[in-house]
Amino acid sequence: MATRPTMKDVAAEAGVGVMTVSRVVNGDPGVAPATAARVEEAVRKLGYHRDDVARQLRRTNQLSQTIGLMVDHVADPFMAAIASAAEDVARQHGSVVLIGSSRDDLRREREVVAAFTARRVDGMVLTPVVGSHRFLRSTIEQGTKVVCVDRAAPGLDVDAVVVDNFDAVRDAVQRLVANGHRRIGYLGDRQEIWTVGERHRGYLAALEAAGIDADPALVRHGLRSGPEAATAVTELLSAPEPPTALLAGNVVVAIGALAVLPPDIAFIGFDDFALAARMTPPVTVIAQDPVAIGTTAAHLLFARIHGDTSPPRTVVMPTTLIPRGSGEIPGPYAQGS
Amino acid sequence: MATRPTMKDVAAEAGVGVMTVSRVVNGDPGVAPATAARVEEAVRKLGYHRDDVARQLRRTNQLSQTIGLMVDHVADPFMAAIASAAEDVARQHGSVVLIGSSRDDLRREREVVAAFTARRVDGMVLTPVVGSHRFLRSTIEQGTKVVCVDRAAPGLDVDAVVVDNFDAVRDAVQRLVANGHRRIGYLGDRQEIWTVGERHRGYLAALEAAGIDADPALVRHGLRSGPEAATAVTELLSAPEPPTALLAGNVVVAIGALAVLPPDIAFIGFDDFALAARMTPPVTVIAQDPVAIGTTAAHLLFARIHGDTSPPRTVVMPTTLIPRGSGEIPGPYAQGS
DNA sequence: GTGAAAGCGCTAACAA
DNA sequence: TTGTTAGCGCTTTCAC
Repeated sequence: MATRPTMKDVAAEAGVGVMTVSRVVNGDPGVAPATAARVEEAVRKLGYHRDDVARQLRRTNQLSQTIGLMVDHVADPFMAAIASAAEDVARQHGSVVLIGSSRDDLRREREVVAAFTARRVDGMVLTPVVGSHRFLRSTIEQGTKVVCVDRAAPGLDVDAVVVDNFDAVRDAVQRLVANGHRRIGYLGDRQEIWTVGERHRGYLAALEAAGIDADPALVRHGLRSGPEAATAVTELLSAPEPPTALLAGNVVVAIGALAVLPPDIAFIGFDDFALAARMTPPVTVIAQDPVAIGTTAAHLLFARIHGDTSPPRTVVMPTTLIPRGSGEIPGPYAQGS
Repeated sequence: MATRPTMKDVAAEAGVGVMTVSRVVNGDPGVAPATAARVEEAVRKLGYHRDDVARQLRRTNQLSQTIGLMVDHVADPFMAAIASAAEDVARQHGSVVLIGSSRDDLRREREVVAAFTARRVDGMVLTPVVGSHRFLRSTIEQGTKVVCVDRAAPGLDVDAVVVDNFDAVRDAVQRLVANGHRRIGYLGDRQEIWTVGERHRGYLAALEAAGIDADPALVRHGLRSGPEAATAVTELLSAPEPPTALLAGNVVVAIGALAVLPPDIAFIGFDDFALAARMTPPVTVIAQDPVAIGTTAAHLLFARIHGDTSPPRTVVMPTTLIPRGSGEIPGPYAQGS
């Protein structure tokens, strides 16, 4: 196996000094065309590729042109869309993206962040898990920029891009109430996750506004997978006083629930998904725009990297309720006709 | 903004030499506990984080503990699952993952690969786009390991993980024929993509085996999005002699097609998707296992990185036809009953 | 227009 | 057990 050629090798091959090679490789001006051609020929012949690792070491106050992206789970379609959008923006800035998943585990998050920091990323986009983020303090103080996405990180004074989880769920539940439902079930992921807590609060607020007593028997927290959600739905519906409507707090839970949901139960899910419109009945959802969210977060990050020192701000992106049918199934207290 | 402390700063703070700091930071043996404690205290106080960029430069024959993953499009659920699996394996090997999307553009692929190479990744997992991959030659010769996933790269003698696209589609089409269909439509992405070509060949082989003349009017290539697929379906079905069955070559095309497909047309899609079983009728698919594919590719890559020099091999992962109903709708030539 | 010397932050090799 | 020296591949600086 051939060894990796260095600038020295190229310089020797072309019969010039390393500085000339450096200039040619970086497209710097001030090299005679004939010399440049000789260098380029040597580069091709030896298969030389510049070592950005060494380069970054010397250019000490320069950027590494690398950002980190830590999400909950890359395979989650919502997170994958954010990742894709962030990568597109990074590309526009000539940067590459290091990716990592926390799987909602703080220890794992710390490891991923440490790996990013050790590689001297210019900044990172994080979906923070529940817990303390003090370990990020020194990294941020030393100049690494951080933007949170999807979830805020309490106690971390950085930019964040989130949606109006509370309002969106409150409005959706109010819609179910207006359609004649009073026994409305809630299916959610681990309540400690910031978005999940916000959505649950929205659910409770809507019930309270409607003068409905919240029944703990209608609420299921901590659903981590489709099958768990399906089981929860089956249990809720076989109770003595079953719900007539359900709200699913995220897309994993929604898809799991839909696998076993009878068509006469009203249903609204958080997050849109492919073919929601082709289900029977078509599924009403609260849609976020993950591409816009990821793009916004990445733009904020690069603004910071390029010197924006304004106070941190939280951008709240809108959600849209898409009525398709399942959320409009009337309940036992429906008015009229 | 505080400047980033170096080992020298820590050494000064702790009143020791830099080598002692290096030993403590890396957990090397041979440091007196009391000294180590002083160093650790200084590390904490200064918020020191080891610079892996400088580290990698010196440890020249060592690994960068970084791999690259270049897929078609991270937002594609199939690719996202592969990425997630690869990240899990990388994590087990103490490595992080650089991600990039080619968007099926060879120029973009080259840029991504160049960015990976410049950062001295130990290896990369690629979903090669159509075109020549000679530009990878020198990188591979210099020791960067490459594994192809999902698609083979003709002319590149490296490991690959693929599925039996040809057989899977041939068998699926034979199934449609057995169910009484003779006018079977094919909906595919750009035919130059290796998987797409294989699947189309499988389609043609099944027709030929059944003695059915392939009708070009029933074939649509180059479908790049759901809406394009939907339009193609509408056009095919409004032709004078419309197909009675359709085969969709990938999940994007399948989902687009299903948005407009009448329930009496038989349908088989390539790739499984959430809620396929809840459609009306439930959707028959040829399922791949992206997690197994991504895991296998990553394992192959790390085996190479850790010194495996056996001849390159292509691993063919199985697919499974999941009959759910849409593929079992009888055609006009159905036997019996 | 070109090159030689120094040094980025770290670790290998050796010395004490 | 600890420290010193050299050098990884590159760029900065300055001299020619």
